[in-house]
Parts: sequence; C-alpha cells; structure tokens
Amino acid sequence: MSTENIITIGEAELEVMKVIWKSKDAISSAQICKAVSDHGWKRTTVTTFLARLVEKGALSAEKIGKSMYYTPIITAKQYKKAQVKSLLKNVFDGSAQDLVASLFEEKALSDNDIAELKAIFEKKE
Amino acid sequence: MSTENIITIGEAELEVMKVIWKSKDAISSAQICKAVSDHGWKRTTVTTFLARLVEKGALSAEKIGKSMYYTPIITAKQYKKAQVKSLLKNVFDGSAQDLVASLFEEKALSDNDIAELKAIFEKKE
DNA sequence: AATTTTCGTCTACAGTGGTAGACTATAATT
DNA sequence: AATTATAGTCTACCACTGTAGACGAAAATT
Repeated sequence: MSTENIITIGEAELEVMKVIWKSKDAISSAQICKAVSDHGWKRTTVTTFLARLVEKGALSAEKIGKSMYYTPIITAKQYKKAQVKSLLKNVFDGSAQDLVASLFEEKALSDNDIAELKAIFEKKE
Repeated sequence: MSTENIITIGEAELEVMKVIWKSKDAISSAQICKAVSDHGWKRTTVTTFLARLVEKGALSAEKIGKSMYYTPIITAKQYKKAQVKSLLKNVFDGSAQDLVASLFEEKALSDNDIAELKAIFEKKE
C-alpha cells in the first residue's frame, strides 16, 4: 500500500463529487452549479468546494476557454469502498456482521433488498 | 420523529465513548485516561473530549468526591445504527445492496462472515 | 462602444474537532 | 506543616468545512 491516500471529503463537497461522477465527460463549473442548485449554495460556495477538491487530489481541473472543467481522480467506487472500510474499522471494530446487523435493525432493508443480497451471497461463495 | 438528534461524535471522541460503553458502571476520568493511554493523548485532551461529549448530550457526568464519573446517554447501538444510516443515505444514496456490495469488494468479509450473514438473512425473512 | 452577464480568484468568517498549556483546589505523602 | 500528586476548569490554537462577499477580466447583449 502507498504512503496513504486518506482523502477526506466533506458532506457538501461530496454532493459536488456525485454530480461529477455522474457525468460521462469532464463537466464545467456552470453545469455543476446547475446540478446542485437544489442545495441553495451560492456560486462561489460551489467554486470553493471545487477548488478544495482539486487541492485534495479528488478532482483534476483544466481551463477550457473561459471555464473550468473537472474530472474525477478518485472514483465513486474507490470512495465508497474507503468509506465502508472506515466505518467498519472505526465504528464496528472490524465486524462486518455487526455492520450488516445494524443495517437490519435500521429497517434499512426492504424484502427486495434482502432477496438481492442473498443473491449476491449465493454468487459470491 | 423528534426535532432531531443529529449528534456528531469525532473520531477521537469516539475512542473515548468506546471505553465508556465497555464499562458496566459509571467510569471515572482517571480510568478513562488509563484506558485510552495507547493513543498518547494528554490528560487535558481527554478531559476536553469528555466535556464536549457531555455538552453534546452523548454522556452524562456526575462528580463523586474529587472525580468526575461518566455514563453514556447515547448507546453504542444507537450510535452504530445512526452511522450506518448516515453512510447509507449520504454515500450510497439509500442503496443497501450497494453498501453490502462494497463490503464485498473491500474483501472485508471472510468466508465465515459470509456464512454468518447468510444465517442472519435466513432468519430474517 | 457601453453595459450587463458570466466566471475565476482571493479573502474571510464561524463552527467543529484535535490537542494541550496554565491555573487552581484538594487530597495524599513525607 | 510543607511538599507533591491528582484532578477539574478555562482558554487557546490550528486545521478543516460550510458559506459567501468583493474584485476583476472576459464574453455576450443592447
């Protein structure tokens, strides 16, 4: 493992990442702003998030014409895995069973979810 | 639902909570300090964590003799559920399948884990 | 050409969390 | 009694995150 890639992404920053992850190609700040407009953030707020995400190495940016375009460096998959891993380690002391049990207790799983998960398990072993 | 119970607990604070959760009865700051000594925190640092946890309503404190004794208000179970819920919502957009799939990809599950989880599923439906 | 709109850049401020020193009061030892 | 150890309280500092205003340049509109 490399000398560590512990990039933290804040909750608001994450909303921005999600928009970029959804986009097939590099996406402009204008488009990003539009996509997160429901959050009510000012343009400069979103811009700050973008700048910080670039600083952290989560995004790469390039200026095309007048505007900045962003591309993910960290993928959604990587991020998700890192987050589950972190939760598993920090909160559940490594017990995946405990984690999944908590999901149940949260009633976070529909019958359909359960069916799907069983399918995953069957396949996996 | 009440008007919200979004108590955030930092990573270091959590280590302190864990110690208190493990203790059957109210536990003194001295004992807590001893229990977290491997982290190398100064006494006053731990004390700050405790004070903040009390402020946030995660712990209750009472002075007995010379020392403060702490008892959890938030239980480990509540906290864990809230954390999984939060991860599910913020990172996995509510898809529990996606979350569990990430656990797999993380290779966080041993064969034994898988067996145990299957058992949970069987029981649950 | 003059004006307005669109963007990027810089600076700032408050809240939370990690970290701890200074100060004080009380209890334990010598 | 004098000294030392123990434990609580206060204050502070920095990094990170959410939030955004002020400024300036370039592009689009009138």
